[in-house]
Amino acid sequence: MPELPEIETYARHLRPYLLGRRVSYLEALWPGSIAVPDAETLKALLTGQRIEAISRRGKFLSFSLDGGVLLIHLRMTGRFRVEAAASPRQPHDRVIMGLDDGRELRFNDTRKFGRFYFVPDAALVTANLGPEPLDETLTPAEFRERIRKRSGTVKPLLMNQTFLAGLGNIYTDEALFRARIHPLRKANTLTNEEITALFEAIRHVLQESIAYEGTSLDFVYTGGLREASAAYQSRLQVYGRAGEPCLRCGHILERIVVGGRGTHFCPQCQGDG
DNA sequence: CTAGGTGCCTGATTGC
DNA sequence: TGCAATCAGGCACCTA
Repeated sequence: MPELPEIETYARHLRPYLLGRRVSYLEALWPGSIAVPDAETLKALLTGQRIEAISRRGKFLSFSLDGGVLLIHLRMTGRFRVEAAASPRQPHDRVIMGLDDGRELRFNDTRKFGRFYFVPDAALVTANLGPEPLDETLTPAEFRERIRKRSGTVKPLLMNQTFLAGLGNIYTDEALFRARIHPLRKANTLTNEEITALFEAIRHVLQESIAYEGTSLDFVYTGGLREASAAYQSRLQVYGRAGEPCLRCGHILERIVVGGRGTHFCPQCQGDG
């Protein structure tokens, strides 16, 4: 599923196609993908607008336009392609954004969970998000204080976007493994050393995945320029590897359910919950 | 604050 | 073999 590294990869790969382009039309093949405002209003508002900047906040991709900000959340299965307008569309294409160079940005989303938000100010959508894990202004000391105030289970806490923005199921499991912390541990029982290791692990897995252009195997086809490689798939240590040997100690990895999410870990390396 | 449930969706997996 | 029931999961929203 798309998490922080995948969205960051999209931002980097889409900039060469979209910066400076004007939106010539919008088609909402599945109007439910448009959260704010309604699809018809969005068509009228976006048409003719110039894309001035592309950025990321948590798992939101953000397009800065003349008259507002278009924020898109991919949820489970959202993907983007940039293709010639004349090329055939694909099953599950939900929103088509026509560009003034004869191409289209195509949002494809099998499960229809992804959402578009067009607002005057990005904060109207992102105000409740926690800090960016890769932002240098988030210090290890601040992260330690934030986590020590929490009594809940550490894995759901890390996935809570108001606590920290950008982690999903994959990178949470990977970070906990790297930090050797059991996913069922209570946040306020972690030692300073464990919290420091966790903070380092979160940054490491996110930065490494960005360098490898994400994990999802088939999430971006920006036809024309080089496609994103999604090579982090081959770097996963625990996610999706239940039943296979731990790459660190050889113990068989396990899968349990934590906070309703499939959770992969090494019972040897990551001790007791 | 924390935990648990429901709904949104459809392709893959499981069960008989 | 074939089809129905179940599962997966990010997030909003609700209840306790």
